[in-house]
Amino acid sequence: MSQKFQAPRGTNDIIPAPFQKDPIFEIHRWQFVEAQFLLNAWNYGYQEVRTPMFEDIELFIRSSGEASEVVNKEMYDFYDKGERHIALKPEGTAPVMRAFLEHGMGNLGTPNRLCYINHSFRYGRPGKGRYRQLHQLGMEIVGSASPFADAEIITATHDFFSRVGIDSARVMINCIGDFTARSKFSEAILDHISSYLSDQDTETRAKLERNPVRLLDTKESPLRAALQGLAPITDFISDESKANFDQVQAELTDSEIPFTIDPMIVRGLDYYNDTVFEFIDDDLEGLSLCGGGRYDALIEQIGGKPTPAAGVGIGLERLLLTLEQKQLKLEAPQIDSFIVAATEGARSQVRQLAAELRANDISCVIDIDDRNIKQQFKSADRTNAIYSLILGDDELKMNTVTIKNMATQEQHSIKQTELLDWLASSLVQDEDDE
RNA sequence: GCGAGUAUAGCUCAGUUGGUUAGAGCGCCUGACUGUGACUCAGGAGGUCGCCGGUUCAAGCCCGGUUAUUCGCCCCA
Repeated sequence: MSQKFQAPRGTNDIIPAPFQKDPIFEIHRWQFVEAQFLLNAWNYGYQEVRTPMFEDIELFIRSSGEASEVVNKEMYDFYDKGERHIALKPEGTAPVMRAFLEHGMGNLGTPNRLCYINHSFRYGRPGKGRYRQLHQLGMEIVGSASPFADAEIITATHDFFSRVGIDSARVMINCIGDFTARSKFSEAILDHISSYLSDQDTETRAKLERNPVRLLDTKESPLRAALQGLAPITDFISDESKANFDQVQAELTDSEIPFTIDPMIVRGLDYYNDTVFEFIDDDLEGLSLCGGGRYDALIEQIGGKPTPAAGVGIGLERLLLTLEQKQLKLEAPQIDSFIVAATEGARSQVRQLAAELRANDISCVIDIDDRNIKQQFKSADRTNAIYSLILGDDELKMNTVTIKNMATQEQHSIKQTELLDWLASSLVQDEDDE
């Protein structure tokens, strides 16, 4: 392979199925999942927002927290020609909240329900389910402190997953309380693992001490062992947080969403408080499908008045990876027809018929390279057309068109005037069969 | 950012202890078939062996570097 250029490290081309060897990056899968996401979000009243691909880096430092790994070392940043310090967005929530403030969205009544589909960028080492350019589907509910908001986000996420065929994802929830609770908890953690810490070099120790809560979901077994017997964070949270958490659970139970309380769930971004959650699936080993929770302090941190909010970010690549692991069939859509010019004299009628079909939303492809009939059928096959429509001298004489079902090879002729009706009803039938 | 593996035709991969013109299957093109694709048969095209350098009479194979990719760690979507 002497090709000079390739997609940058950790990025992927999302292209039609026949060309893509990794099914996860077949375009029709993305189109399907995104369409289902928007439909589902719409059912809950969430409106799409599209924010720029880059922002002032300060937005992310303020919102995600300087200590967070994402800001600390995974930001894709640069200075533009105007000396502005820019970051490609590492996550979707902060930009949406920035837009929320910039356009005064809270001033026409709350809560606001917003959703997005976007690129995110993280300068990490790429691997399975980890990319430098990744895609997230997100929903945010802004302006409500109600535990019903938390439950709604989780329920909507659950509905979306079952819509695309994932019923096995487990909902893991936790309550991490407010800032005060977390700092008390942090002290308790450091205290609990003090003997483990004293065995570490200064660099590691500094890293651990910077954000002890993050240690909880570590996979390092000595550290895991050291954490054994630690009192759960729920011992440190306020009565109010506790009551809210109970309410969230009650609502999920009412909505028949099975969930598990996992006291080890923390989140990578510092802006969360109280309810946090993840969806995990056994087919996606070690990686979470999505993560979210409540972030009451975020909007204030980026310069707005205190506004409670909750949301979710879903990893699109991971979702598709899960679908692939489950071997869920997701066929590429087929072109309705390919019109074959059986004789040279039929070429102009073929173009006319094509125009007529397209005007009626029946997709069709025709030969534009003077290929012979054999090659045209080959093209029809490659186009993945459902029907070949054949026009030649015989058909023109009789005002008919010959229809060939490419899958069954069945072939018959009908009057040209009946073609549209015939196609309309046959194509609908095909859709129903799926 | 750290550790390990991989890189040969469009795709999936063979390639012996270094030895002359680097192979297979699938795909692609042409014909058998002058109004029929996916099946069958016959023929054909396609590779500076990821890139750069080194060792050697000789490198796809050995050594160093580099880039990409996979897996694990860190972290997260």
